[in-house]
Amino acid sequence: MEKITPRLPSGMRDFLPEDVLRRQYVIETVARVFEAFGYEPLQTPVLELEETLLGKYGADAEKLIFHAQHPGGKEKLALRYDLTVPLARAFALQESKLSLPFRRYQIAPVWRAERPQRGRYREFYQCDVDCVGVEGMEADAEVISVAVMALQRLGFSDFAMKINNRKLLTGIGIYAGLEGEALANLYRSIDKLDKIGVEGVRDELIKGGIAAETVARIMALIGSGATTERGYAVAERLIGHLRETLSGVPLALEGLAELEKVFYYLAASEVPSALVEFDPSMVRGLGYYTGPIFEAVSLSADPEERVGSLIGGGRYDELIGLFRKTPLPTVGISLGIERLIVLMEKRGMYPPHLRRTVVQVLVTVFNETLRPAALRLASQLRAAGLSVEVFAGGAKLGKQFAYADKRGIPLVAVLGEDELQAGTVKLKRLSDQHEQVVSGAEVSQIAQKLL
RNA sequence: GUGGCCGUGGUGGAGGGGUACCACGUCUGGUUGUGGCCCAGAAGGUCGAGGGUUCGAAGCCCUCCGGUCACCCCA
Repeated sequence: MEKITPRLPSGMRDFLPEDVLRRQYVIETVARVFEAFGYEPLQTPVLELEETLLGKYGADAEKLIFHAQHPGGKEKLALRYDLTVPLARAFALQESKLSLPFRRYQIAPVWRAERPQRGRYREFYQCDVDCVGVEGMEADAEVISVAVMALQRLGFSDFAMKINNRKLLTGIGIYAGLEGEALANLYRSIDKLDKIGVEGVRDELIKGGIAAETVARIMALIGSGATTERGYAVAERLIGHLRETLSGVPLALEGLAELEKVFYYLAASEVPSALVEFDPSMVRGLGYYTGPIFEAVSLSADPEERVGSLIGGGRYDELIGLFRKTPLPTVGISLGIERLIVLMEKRGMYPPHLRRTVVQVLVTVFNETLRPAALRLASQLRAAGLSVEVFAGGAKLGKQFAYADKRGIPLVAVLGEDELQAGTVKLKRLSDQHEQVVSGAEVSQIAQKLL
């Protein structure tokens, strides 16, 4: 066989043991928060039928779906693009076994054929929490609270949870006399506000063929959101202001009333005022959102910490209706775990007790004659619940210590002729060179204590 | 999909036409009952791939591949 140079598919990664341990820490931390709010774990296949995925995300997003055909395959298959559409499909299919409201979380990889960038991959994990079957805004506020708490538990405090409403955006379009394609273009331009500024958006809208006067009216509404002022008081003021201006547009008023409730519940849930922001210019690309939409961004000024949005979500009351007779109100939110990990790596946000290896004790092998004794000691330690490695191969003690050090194994057990004679084991903690001789009977207990 | 920048031992970098270099890592020894530090030595490269220019190319030119950043979009 000809040799091939090992390569990864573009935008995909191997995770080495050390990486996996850190990722597991992040995943377990957020999963614990999800469960604290009563969300249940759900798993679905990585492949879905094409018909399940197509037509849900919008034309731009659909181009990024990976198709997964095999030669002669009868079913048209594709890799899941997110966890939301699979939830809708799974819920509709399994609802006889479920009860409403159905709160579920899912932490699993999804695939998008995008151009990779920092914090952006073609295979990446999403952490979704969704609440099926609750019409009221308490559900929207709940998923936001869950996401905010998850970020806080990981140690983040410098982010803004931006909140807006699709109904309000559409209402602004109606107010400006736009619909269809023109409306979609309006959203796209508005979404760039924080990037290209008020003037940039104004120019782009005018270039897009919208009358200068109409553009001015739109900018008067959303331009006020260009400021990054956060907090409940600001949101309340802004809602009041928009309510007056848009008094003739029922859809916009409906959206504003929903937002008012969301902020009301969020405040009661003690989500800090400094973290929430009503941003009428925040849009989000996915096609299925129908009501409130959310997006959290890092407030870091460091350009190396610009990793896009950390959290995204919203209400999608029509999506499940595509898979059953009648629609079911649903709202959900997704944590960008990959981006959180990029920031945590950079800032060293992992707790000090996180180890680089699962191995807790290395049992050294003095020589081949003493290997059976080493194996017996390892079994004894394992029976006490420890993760134990017995040194493989023959090497001088010094090499075995160097190996433990390099691997990050915290504890080394030495069992030589002297110890065997005396019925003892010598334990050494590498971090501080603490060494003690213990009897065979108490070795497991002392080892636990030394970790 | 479009554009900018970059591909040199395992990793990170220097070298911009004349014998491929440095640091870290790896291995051996100093030190056959103890890791990190120090010292001595060793292994490891068709300079991303192919073509061209040249007496001579890692270097210059072209094409392709890969990475990265920006746009687009997004977790």
